Amino acid sequence: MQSDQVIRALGALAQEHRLAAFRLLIQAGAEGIPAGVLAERIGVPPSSMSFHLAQLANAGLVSQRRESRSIIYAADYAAMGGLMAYLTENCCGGVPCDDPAACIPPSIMETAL
Amino acid sequence: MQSDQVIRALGALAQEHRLAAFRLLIQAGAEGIPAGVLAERIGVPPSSMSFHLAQLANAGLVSQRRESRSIIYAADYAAMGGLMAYLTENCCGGVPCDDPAACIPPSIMETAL
DNA sequence: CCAATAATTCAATAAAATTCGAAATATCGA
DNA sequence: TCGATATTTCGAATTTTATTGAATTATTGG
Repeated sequence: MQSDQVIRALGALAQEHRLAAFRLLIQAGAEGIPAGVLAERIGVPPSSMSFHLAQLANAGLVSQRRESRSIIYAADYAAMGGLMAYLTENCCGGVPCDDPAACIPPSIMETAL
Repeated sequence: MQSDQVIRALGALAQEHRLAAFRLLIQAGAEGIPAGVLAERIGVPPSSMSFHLAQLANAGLVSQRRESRSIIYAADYAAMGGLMAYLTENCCGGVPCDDPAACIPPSIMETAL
């Protein structure tokens, strides 16, 4: 994952309605949720929801599939994992570490999680 | 960590120069880096760097301390951990899980990390 | 105190993101 | 094919962000 795409992903998540939508999708799993249902649950008009979903899709954070008249969105867990990996990469001075909990000072980590 | 602060943190990181600065600080550790050095390394004028550092500080992602004439910035690992925790929270349908690798479908996780 | 250094704040501008009604597109059921 | 449903695209107004030179604040050494 390159910084360019990371910035788009972070930017996509850095918005109230999109963060809400993404979290609903994370919880919904592979089944996904139709655009209209997301709009209703979040409380924004369909055209606004469509705009936000396009941002998430462009960032690669969600996938979309048509099912009859509905377009169903689902979270892309791989992209999510990639984003997290990028953010913790080099978290202890350039030395790669698989376990952020061990990399980030434990005493500080306790209060964080 | 509440969604409001999460959005500010994500927004703070969703910008080329700020992401670059934060990564330098993550690698620098507790020692930190003076504002002027960051500006020079990233290639932006001091006033621009100051603006961006203020965003990061406002989001709680960095701390600042004065040392003689310099103001030295350092990454806040706790905030970083909190952000990651929020993003993976509920990642498998509302059931809390400490290990995102086990929560996010392993087969998908492989291609991501 | 004064000149030099380090950063920030201010202000004005430029660029990007958000909002949402109205119009357009796609799909289904009868 | 027609009408209803589900979404997206378009367009235009609004709001938020980003950029930087110039002025301001803080600190040090002489």
